Amino acid sequence: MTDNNLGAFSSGPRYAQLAKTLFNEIKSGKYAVGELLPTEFELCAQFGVSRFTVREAFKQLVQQGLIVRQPGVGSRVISRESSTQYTQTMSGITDLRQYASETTLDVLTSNLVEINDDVARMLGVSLGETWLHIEGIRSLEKQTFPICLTEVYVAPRFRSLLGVTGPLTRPIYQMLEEQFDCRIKTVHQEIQAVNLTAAMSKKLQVPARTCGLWIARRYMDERDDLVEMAISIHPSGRFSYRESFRRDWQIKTGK
Amino acid sequence: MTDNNLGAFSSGPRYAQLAKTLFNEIKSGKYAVGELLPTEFELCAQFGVSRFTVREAFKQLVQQGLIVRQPGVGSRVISRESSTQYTQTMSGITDLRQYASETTLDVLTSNLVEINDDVARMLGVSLGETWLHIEGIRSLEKQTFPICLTEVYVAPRFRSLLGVTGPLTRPIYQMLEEQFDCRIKTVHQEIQAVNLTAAMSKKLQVPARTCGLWIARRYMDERDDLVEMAISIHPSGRFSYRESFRRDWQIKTGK
DNA sequence: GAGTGGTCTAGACCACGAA
DNA sequence: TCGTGGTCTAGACCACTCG
Repeated sequence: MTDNNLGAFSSGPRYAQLAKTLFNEIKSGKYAVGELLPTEFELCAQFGVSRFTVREAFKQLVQQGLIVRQPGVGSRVISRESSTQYTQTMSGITDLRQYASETTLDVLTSNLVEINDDVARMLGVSLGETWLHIEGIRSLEKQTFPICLTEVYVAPRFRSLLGVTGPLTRPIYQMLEEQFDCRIKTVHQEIQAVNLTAAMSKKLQVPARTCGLWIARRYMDERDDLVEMAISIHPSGRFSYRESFRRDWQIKTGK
Repeated sequence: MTDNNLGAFSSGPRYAQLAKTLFNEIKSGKYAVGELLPTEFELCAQFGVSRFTVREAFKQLVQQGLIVRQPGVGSRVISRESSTQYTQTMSGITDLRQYASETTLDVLTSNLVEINDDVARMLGVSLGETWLHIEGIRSLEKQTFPICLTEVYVAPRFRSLLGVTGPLTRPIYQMLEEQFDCRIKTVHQEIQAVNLTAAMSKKLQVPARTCGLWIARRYMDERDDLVEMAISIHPSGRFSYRESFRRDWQIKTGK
């Protein structure tokens, strides 16, 4: 069956045409947010294509953050608009790491703390929980200048984490994954520009009143529970954050 | 053929096991950077799996930036290490846009300029080229405070771009794609913290000596040629940059 | 012309969720 | 128990690259 409802109106692979069709239908509200799309088999029948084609189309919708898929349930619409034009991060990395493969984190303090008001709000957890709190300075191997000040909060269920003393060469989330068989699934990142305090400037060995990048990362597991939060402060000039995005689908609404 | 060389050593889907195997072989240097991996059919035979399984495994390697694939050529190793632990940006968006669907760019100046030394270095192009240069202020619809100062350079072949006057509600790269049938494939982004100059502070209506986020984006087409470069300066406090990453493969080297 | 990856079909079995 | 999406097979045709 080479003829179907898609070929007449578009060009490109059939799964892309199908993805575009579904994209437009979601956008138009034919399938409301929270609803289930037709099943794979239903779409196979509706459009006269194989399951492969339907699944490839669904993959594009998932990548755009329009739907989520659950085995045994179906494909649920979670948004009417694609969250971003570009997906597929190729590299989200500091330019420092591009040239120096290794950095080390010198742990200054590491102890259990009861979460106070400010921190509770920042972490989005209840007051009174006891988290593992780690402070340190990260630097390049063969360089005396520090790259950043780091502050890490580890969730109570993982606070017995071992080995957080001295210079660390592996990220803390990796140690968590190994020791507790927990799997980081998602990372939320926020970046701001901040003025360095006098204390920070001194520790980072930069002149007073310079500014810096404030980068907060929230590491979430499969159930979207916060596992770790890390806050880094990088002095300006000595550091810039680089990343690349690739566009890997081609839904052109116009034209 | 349910038995193959993969099942005995790992768990999970076969394509993930195969991906891990190839991942380790690339890391170990069995396939050097620049070399071609075995073809899909060869791997089908070697591991006793179908082409589907091999292709799914290859997809994971592509996502990690380890290989590139070319029809008619093969799968070439481009790196021995995965460029980042996480791919699949879910959203790379400012928190402002999350709540306000639209921002507008008020164009202040728009004219052709001959590239001088500094700019040439920044753009990575030769001196003397004539680019379209646009300056503007971006702000939210129902808010008087500007979000950022923006400076855009458009490549000579697109400098006849129309409609860059007055308030713009669509991104410039989108206008380029429409008017010139050019397709943006990749975006490289760099973020720094900077001190705002007095002029900037005034235009952004913030106190002097505050700091800001400096965000530069390079838009590249399919041939990796620079199409547009945009530089934005966002005042601190009024703006933070947020994004999320999802991990969608599970190559655990240890264990 | 031979071989590559990209697309596509028509089947199949499985684990899991919901009724 | 039944239907879902996840995995997998064994074919097929195509456009493209390269010798």
